[in-house]
Amino acid sequence: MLIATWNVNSLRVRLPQLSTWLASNPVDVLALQETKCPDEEFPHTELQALGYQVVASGQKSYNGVAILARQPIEAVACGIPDYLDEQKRVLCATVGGLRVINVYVPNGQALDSPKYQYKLGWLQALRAFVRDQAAQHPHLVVLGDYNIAPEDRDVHDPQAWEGQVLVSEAERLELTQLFDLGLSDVYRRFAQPERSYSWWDYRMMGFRRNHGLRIDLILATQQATQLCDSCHIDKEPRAWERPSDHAPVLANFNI
DNA sequence: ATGGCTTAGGTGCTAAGA
Repeated sequence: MLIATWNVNSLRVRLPQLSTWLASNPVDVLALQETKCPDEEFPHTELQALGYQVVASGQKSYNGVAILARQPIEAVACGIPDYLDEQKRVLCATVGGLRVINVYVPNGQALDSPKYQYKLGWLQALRAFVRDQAAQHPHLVVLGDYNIAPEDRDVHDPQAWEGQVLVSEAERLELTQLFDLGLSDVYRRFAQPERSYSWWDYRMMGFRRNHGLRIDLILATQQATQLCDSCHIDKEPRAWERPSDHAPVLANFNI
């Protein structure tokens, strides 16, 4: 089962690119972030025409997550239980025996911003939820836009980014604590090109100069990781006309 | 140099992203 995650930065703007990408990458499951689309305006018909079942949790202007799948989508749940959050950032479903948690982690804006404290608290709540889900579903993946570069090798210029949001110590510690639940970053289980990133700034020719960060991750439980035989970032759509600033990340699980 | 683009909302600009 080939699964992927992609922050599309507005689903309605990116529908043509998504359609083109799915035509040559007919993944079984696709987790989308930043749909920026209320549920009542979600383009169900267009995505069904591409051969996918769809579930979505969205809102106007910001955030929003969705899961597309070729097989039936079961046991759908929105948000983190017992964590009140107006922002639509989490969507769970089971597809073909694989439990999927699609996450759009808060950006945090800056270390002295209240949004950074929200990010850290949100990650703590996510961790408790993932611990619970992993206990119930040995075959679990937690994938999406983490807005955290796990290590310095995931940052084009670690010196320039040192101490900034997306790489700061406290948020990396939160990510480490997710790994400590038994999850692994499946991208790093395989040989990868040097300077691999999943996001590049729209400004200053960030993509052309490969000034990027690897912040879109596929995490898997130990049992799911054992079934994973490949993972890569598809940079191609980042070079298309009117691209998302993120590239899709794909992984195959033999389930 | 904290900018540089891109999106949404709304119609001239601001907020937000990463």
